Amino acid sequence: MKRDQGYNTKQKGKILDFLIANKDNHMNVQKISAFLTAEGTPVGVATIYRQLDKLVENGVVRKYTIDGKTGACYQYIDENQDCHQHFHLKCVKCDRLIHIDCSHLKGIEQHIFEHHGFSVDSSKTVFYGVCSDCEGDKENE
Amino acid sequence: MKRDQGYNTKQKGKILDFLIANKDNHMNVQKISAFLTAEGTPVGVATIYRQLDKLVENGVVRKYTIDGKTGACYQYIDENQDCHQHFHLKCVKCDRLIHIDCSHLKGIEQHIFEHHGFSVDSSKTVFYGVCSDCEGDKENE
DNA sequence: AGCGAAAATGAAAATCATTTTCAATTTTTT
DNA sequence: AAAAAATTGAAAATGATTTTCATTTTCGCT
Repeated sequence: MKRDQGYNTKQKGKILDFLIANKDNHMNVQKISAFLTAEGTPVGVATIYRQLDKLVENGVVRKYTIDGKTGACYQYIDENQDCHQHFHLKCVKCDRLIHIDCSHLKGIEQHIFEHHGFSVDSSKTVFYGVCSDCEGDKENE
Repeated sequence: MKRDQGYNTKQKGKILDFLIANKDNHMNVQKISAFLTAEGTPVGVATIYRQLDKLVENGVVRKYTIDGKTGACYQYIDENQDCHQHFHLKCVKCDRLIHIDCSHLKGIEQHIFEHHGFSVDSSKTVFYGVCSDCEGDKENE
């Protein structure tokens, strides 16, 4: 007997290829459909939806909706994407720049991308506030 | 001359009253419609959508979608409960400043304070990146 | 109170995204 | 090659939201 992992079809391959090629952008059914049609290998939308559902179920692709906007987006999950994104904290009192590399903050970036449709560039982003050394320091206020 | 702030109508009042009365729950158009109909003061769905849009635009109500589920939800923004910490996203392509008020992001300050000993001032902090409208847009690069 | 412009309303049609139906086709196993 | 299982696509169905448009309401002004 065999596990029903699904059959391999050209359509399935094309859809995944497209998502991989565009793993840095929001992709939706309409973009996939338009691309495949332009390629000369059109795939019915019903099939695209069905295959995307499977890819999501198998953990190959992430599905999400951008706040306010209509229509779901899909993104290939790149396992070995080097998340060397780190954030900066700038103390407004001592002007020190602190670098932090934290998994929790990476999740924030992901969240903002998935729910607000915004790709944060962590290298340009700075959190302003007061560092622990200056905390409670009345002199520099 | 006059400001076009919009007119006050019974429908607008009823919709907001309902949202305020249910500020702790997810409300959607269908629930609002059902309630108003049951009340004996039915309001057309088109009107409900239009008024909700305005309430959202005026910052009185928050619109959101629950992951996966279809149909938008609306919630009255209770100033007294909401620590009104909201973050800013600045698109480096179109220069648009986007305000986001998101429960998920409220944990950021807390996390950075607890794990990195830094008190973030969200009013001074801006996330830089690319908004969904500009993403994939080659022209402004 | 009454006029007129601006705005709002509601019912129905239109639009989108997504799902379902179902007969035909493709893939995999035997 | 044949049978079994899964996939496909076109079209219809569904659901949420938006638009259209003729009618009504609101508001500022006399």
